[in-house]
Amino acid sequence: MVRRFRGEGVQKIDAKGRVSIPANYRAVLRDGDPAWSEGKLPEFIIVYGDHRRDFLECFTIDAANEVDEKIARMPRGSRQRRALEKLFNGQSLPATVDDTGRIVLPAKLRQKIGIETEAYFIAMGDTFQVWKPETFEASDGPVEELLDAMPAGADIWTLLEDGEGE
Amino acid sequence: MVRRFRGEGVQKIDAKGRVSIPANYRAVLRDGDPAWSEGKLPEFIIVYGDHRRDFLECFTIDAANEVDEKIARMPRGSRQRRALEKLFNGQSLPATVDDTGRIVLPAKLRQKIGIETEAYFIAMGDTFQVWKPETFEASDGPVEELLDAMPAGADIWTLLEDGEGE
DNA sequence: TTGATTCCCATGTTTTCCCATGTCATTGAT
DNA sequence: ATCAATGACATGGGAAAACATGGGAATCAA
Repeated sequence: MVRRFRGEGVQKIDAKGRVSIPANYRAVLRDGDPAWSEGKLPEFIIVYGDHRRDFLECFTIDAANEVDEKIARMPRGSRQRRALEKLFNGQSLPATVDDTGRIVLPAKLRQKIGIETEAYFIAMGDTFQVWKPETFEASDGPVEELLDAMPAGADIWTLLEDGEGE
Repeated sequence: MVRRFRGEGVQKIDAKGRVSIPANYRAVLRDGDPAWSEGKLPEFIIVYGDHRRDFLECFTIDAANEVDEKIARMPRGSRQRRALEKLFNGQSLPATVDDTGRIVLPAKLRQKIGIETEAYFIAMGDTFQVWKPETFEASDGPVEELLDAMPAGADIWTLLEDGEGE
């Protein structure tokens, strides 16, 4: 059972918004789509979110269902639940991997994250993200901060033992 | 089995009250209508409610049946049950998706939610809502506040784990 | 009759589908 | 070891199908 995305890479986007999915993500997408079978095209979910997000987050169908279930367990009408429903149900789209391994990023999404000719993919466990390459480089995210804060020469794997996070 | 609506978008309303349903909702509406078959037009339920509601909530036939069953299990004559019956059975009406993917929003409903030339659609799991675009933006306050209040760089998914909400 | 509602047709655009080509790494034969 | 055949992969382009939207004729209801 393949389960997690691995790796990163840059792919070109053509005039129609088509992008090749990194080849080794494809098996994960297929396995994560309970409706998939030989001959069918695997589907998955792209969450694009509001103006605060400058990347796309992609979920296998299975992963998306898990999120839906968690949301369903939250108190109906709470702000948290509404925020997540809006994000996850509203600000998301289904997508299909075509027979050549590509997907189409609708113009709306490309504009939103400012992507034009290239897309940067990075695996994040059971999801992967799509960035405009420049944006990704510029985003000095939580990871960098954490690493910078570690004692020089420290081994990053120590994080594994520390467990829960702050 | 297609089941959940996804995505959002603005569609134009013409002088006759016709609006295109977002294309990717249509398969969900079809699948959710047990009476539908090739060549037929899918139906669904629009709940408009009383003056307090400023949007329309749309249910597939299947989803509407589930709600009806839940109501039927409530104590006959209880205030809760009567309130729900009034809303769900009284203040609602059936609608049909025509062969070009549009529905007609009767003048009465358009007036009720103040809609004129554009309709904002947003998916909410197994239902979707229709808003006057301006109204939706204005109503969005609570969610925005919540998001704004989160620590910079925080991941919205942490809400999923936090659970209960206030 | 008159305004509203339904049905049918029309059109410009966007998206999807199908086919094609070039590259690169692997395999196997010489 | 060298070179050609093989096959996966990245990428492009044209044609066909789907979509969003508008308008008129036919039908209904009062």
